[in-house]
Amino acid sequence: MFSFSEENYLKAIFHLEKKYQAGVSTNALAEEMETKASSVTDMIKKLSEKELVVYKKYQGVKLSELGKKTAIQVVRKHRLWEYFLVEKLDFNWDEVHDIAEQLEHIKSEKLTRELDKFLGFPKRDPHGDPIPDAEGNFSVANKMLLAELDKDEKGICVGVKDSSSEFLRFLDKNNISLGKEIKVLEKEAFDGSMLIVIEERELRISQLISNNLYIKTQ
Amino acid sequence: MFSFSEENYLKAIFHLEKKYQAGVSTNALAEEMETKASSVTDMIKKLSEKELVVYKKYQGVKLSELGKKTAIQVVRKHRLWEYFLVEKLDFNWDEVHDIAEQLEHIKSEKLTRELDKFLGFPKRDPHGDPIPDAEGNFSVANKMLLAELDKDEKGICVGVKDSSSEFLRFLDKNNISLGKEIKVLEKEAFDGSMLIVIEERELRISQLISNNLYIKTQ
DNA sequence: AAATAAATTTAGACAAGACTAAAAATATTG
DNA sequence: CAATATTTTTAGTCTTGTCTAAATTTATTT
Repeated sequence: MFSFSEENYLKAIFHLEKKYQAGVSTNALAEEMETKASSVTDMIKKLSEKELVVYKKYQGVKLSELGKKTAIQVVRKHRLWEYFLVEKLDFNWDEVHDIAEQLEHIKSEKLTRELDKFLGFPKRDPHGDPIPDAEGNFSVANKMLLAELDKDEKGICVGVKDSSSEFLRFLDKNNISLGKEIKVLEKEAFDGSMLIVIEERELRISQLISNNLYIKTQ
Repeated sequence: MFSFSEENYLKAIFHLEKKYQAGVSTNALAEEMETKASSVTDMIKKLSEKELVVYKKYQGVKLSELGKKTAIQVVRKHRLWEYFLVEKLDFNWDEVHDIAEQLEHIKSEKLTRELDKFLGFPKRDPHGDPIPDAEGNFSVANKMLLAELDKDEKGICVGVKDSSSEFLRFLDKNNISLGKEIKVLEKEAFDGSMLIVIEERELRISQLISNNLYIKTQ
């Protein structure tokens, strides 16, 4: 169907879209793919002709429905193989990425389905990332700490780690509650504090706060 | 290390060497690879520069020690994956070839070793073909019926299927016994009879005979 | 708003692996 | 053993995915 290279670009765009909702820039994609911007432009044109992405010159790129579907299938295979390597072949979770990068391109729907069944339909890979089902649905959220988000990423508040009344009162005072969307505007490397936006209001929070707030992405 | 295409050529030469001990011809390789003779010449030159094969213009090609070692590792991976697909993922033995053609190129020694261990170090794949160990040794012979050999292939007589005294007397009379090398000179499509050579003597045998003689190859 | 800087695209080139058509070498046959 | 047939190689082209260098567009400053 699609080449290894095309699949890798789609996967990279899929991951970068979390950070760049307005469209993934050529340079961001070049950095992610460890290649040159000119190569990215060439490839984007091919993907655009195949209607896998929506692209306007100088405006960045977004996945089409077909592109997203394809990217999710690659992610699904990657994570299933990682699970297989760790659970069945005794690999450590930090050894499996490069091998899964190869295995994710094996073309056989039946193989993916049967592997999924053999593994017992796991919901998360060894790194805790969610594994989409055969239809491409993520049945579990990509739950993580707010502190793990990078600049320009966003998520929905789904829980707290520290449930002390002091912490909850702090959240209440600052109008942070479950279900609200939080976007990271800035992240201070020095002290781990971040500038976030919640309900159109900007707010600076310390790392202690962001380390105790669960958010889900995707 | 080597590209998919290079590995596929090495594997094809490895299989054809059983039939063409004097050197695999460009045309034979072109047919096996389902490509054109000119493409084969191009690739052979590349393999020759990398010292994977020994090649003299117009003289056919043979694997070098390195080429053979590499080819056997590809065969090993192919057969281990076939075993995995049938034994663990409930594939039928006739569905696995195309998928194994992809999986055999995954690069990771550790993966191959761990897969072998996970499968219990199988000695034969679902088609009965022997699986070499990590050092490239075939611990079991490629036992098959003489009738399954093609023109110009050879093997060593290792057993009989029909052990009636009539059959054994026939073998005795024609000086066919365990340990002797048999080479197929001709195969008659019409009645399945074949012209073989054993100890420098030529002999025509019916399909009934060749169907009851086990030989091992490799 | 003009000038500079940064990001992006274009143009032209290259390597891998394949192809077609033509030339050269080897085999076969009368 | 010369003539024909077959096999193999060469020469030139194509596609994919990459690159560098130059040109163009967009963004940022003064």
